[in-house]
Amino acid sequence: MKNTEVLEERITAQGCTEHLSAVEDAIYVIGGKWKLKIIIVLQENGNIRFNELQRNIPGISARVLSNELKDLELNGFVKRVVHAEQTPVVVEYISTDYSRTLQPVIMALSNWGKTHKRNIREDAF
Amino acid sequence: MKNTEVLEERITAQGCTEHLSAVEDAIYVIGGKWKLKIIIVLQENGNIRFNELQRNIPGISARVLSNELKDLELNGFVKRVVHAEQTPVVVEYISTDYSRTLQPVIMALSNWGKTHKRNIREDAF
DNA sequence: CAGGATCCTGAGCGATACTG
DNA sequence: CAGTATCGCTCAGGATCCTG
Repeated sequence: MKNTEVLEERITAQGCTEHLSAVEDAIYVIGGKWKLKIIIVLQENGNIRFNELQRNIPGISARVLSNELKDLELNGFVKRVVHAEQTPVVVEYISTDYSRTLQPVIMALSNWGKTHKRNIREDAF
Repeated sequence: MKNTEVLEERITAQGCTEHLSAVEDAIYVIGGKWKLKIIIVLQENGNIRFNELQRNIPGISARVLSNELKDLELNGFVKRVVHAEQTPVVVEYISTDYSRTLQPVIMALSNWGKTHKRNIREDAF
């Protein structure tokens, strides 16, 4: 118990830092206001087109949606499918298998968000 | 908003909106660059003082830490304890029971972040 | 329809200095 | 030690218009 401060820090930070950096990495990729929402909508609807996607995510602008989709595609969460045989060209977005690895995260957040809202309404702490 | 929009949203978004808004609520409270990190450090160390807390969260400034702590306290995640009997005054922060309800979220994020980093290193998609 | 191009604002954040 | 006060910036995100 009477170890030096240096040792204490190293010990407590060790278990911590791991968690800390892992969560940091996760937030870096799926953080932000829209990423997870887009992924959710993409997962619940199979194929979905740009404008319908936008309609399903209240408040997002075309510009932002476009940028986020590029980002998500780069990171392997979304697949962009172009049907060139039609005119005007039809573009569809689908979620990848990899995006499905996020399901535990989404569920945890969703559950927590739900009970949190309930708590807020009851207590007004 | 137009009537058509409202109706469309209600139909397509039905299953989705629930998840969507719950996740949105969660992100609203614990989103941002620092909140979860602070909560993690607070949970791993029992009582912790301001400067030590800052040292445990690489990169955070005093100003930001101070603001975030106020916010977290308002939302019931952190308890601020002042030991007035000493001079200079000692202030300690501890995580609340309520902050422990976030553990599933933290674990999910941490796990995902860990495997994601591994994937990144292997594939370079 | 599926975005791109521009312009713009503001929240969030960082750095530094200062105080009881 | 435990913050506050200022200042200033970056950049995610908003608004609007445009196009193949």
